[in-house]
Amino acid sequence: MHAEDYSATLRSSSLRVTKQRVAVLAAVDTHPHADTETVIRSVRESLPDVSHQAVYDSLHTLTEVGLVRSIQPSGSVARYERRIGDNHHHLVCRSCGLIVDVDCTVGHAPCLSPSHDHGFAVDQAEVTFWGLCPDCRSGGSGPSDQGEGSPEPLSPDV
Amino acid sequence: MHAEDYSATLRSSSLRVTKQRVAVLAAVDTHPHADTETVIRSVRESLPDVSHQAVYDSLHTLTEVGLVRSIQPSGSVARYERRIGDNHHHLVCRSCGLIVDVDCTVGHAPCLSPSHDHGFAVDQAEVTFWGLCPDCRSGGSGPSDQGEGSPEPLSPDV
DNA sequence: CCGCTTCCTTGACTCGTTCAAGAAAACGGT
DNA sequence: ACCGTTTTCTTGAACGAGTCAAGGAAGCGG
Repeated sequence: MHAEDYSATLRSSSLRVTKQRVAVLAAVDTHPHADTETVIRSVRESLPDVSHQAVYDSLHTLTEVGLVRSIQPSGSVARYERRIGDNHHHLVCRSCGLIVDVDCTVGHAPCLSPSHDHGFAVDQAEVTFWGLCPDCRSGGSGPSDQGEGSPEPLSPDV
Repeated sequence: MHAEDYSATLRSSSLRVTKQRVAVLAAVDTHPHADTETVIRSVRESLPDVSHQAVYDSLHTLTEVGLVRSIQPSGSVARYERRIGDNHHHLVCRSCGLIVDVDCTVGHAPCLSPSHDHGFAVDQAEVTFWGLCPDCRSGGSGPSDQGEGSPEPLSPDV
């Protein structure tokens, strides 16, 4: 996706187009499940002087209009992704924090409506699968903080 | 549940029985989905001088041995509950933060295994339903921070 | 009742995130 | 092309949940 596309995307959500927002959108696009710090680093590769606040503001705004989605598994900081509206879920490694997407093949019924909604108007079901990623399972080399894992192991309270 | 029962529960998990731990266990038992601050307040009703650290330590220990479970919906602080091992899930109000339990009637299949596990050893599926609670739906009186809702509305990034 | 081990108290501290005020940039209209 | 209004960005301070560390206190097996 090119800068013009990001601009168009922003405009189509009635947002002012600023280089900061374009860069943040690009960063989230190219770094799925990145946390804010990663986004900041990525944005600063093209815009060395952006403030962290601009990134926080942009992420919030983009999240508000639905251009990005934020997820926050227990014990993790906020992470952002651009895959939206397809009801996919996440697989999180308890050891290294790696997050991968999983499609919701069961589709509608079970994943989208609780057995009893207690009168709530439910608009979303979020599923998080916890476990150990292949690298951490084999354990040979211990937790292998690769990919988009968090710096420290999560301790998501089994 | 009485103090003796909590003691027995602790002992059966090979934990030393201290009044702090008994009080924390009791607090979580009587305040489902309470956050740490609420637990601290509750514990201090019977033990006015407990340190917050003792509560944090106890909650961690109890979570580790599986006597309590911690949940942390996006935008919320950690919350604790004693219903464990029954694979129930949560319904969270986006407006007031109210959390209620929902049973997982669909049981096994869809909620417990992702369509493709990417090589992960999955041990838990956590489902969070997002929506508006009855009170916040009617909106008549605005967000009604009753029950165990969080002090401030969550903004869990739709 | 003793001694070892674990736990609690105290207090400082980290880190992700937010708040606030003023400067800068976007953009619709002239 | 420029202006003015509105939104957004920069700067820097602040907040709060949670953690770290050292020493004293309590649990519990012998």
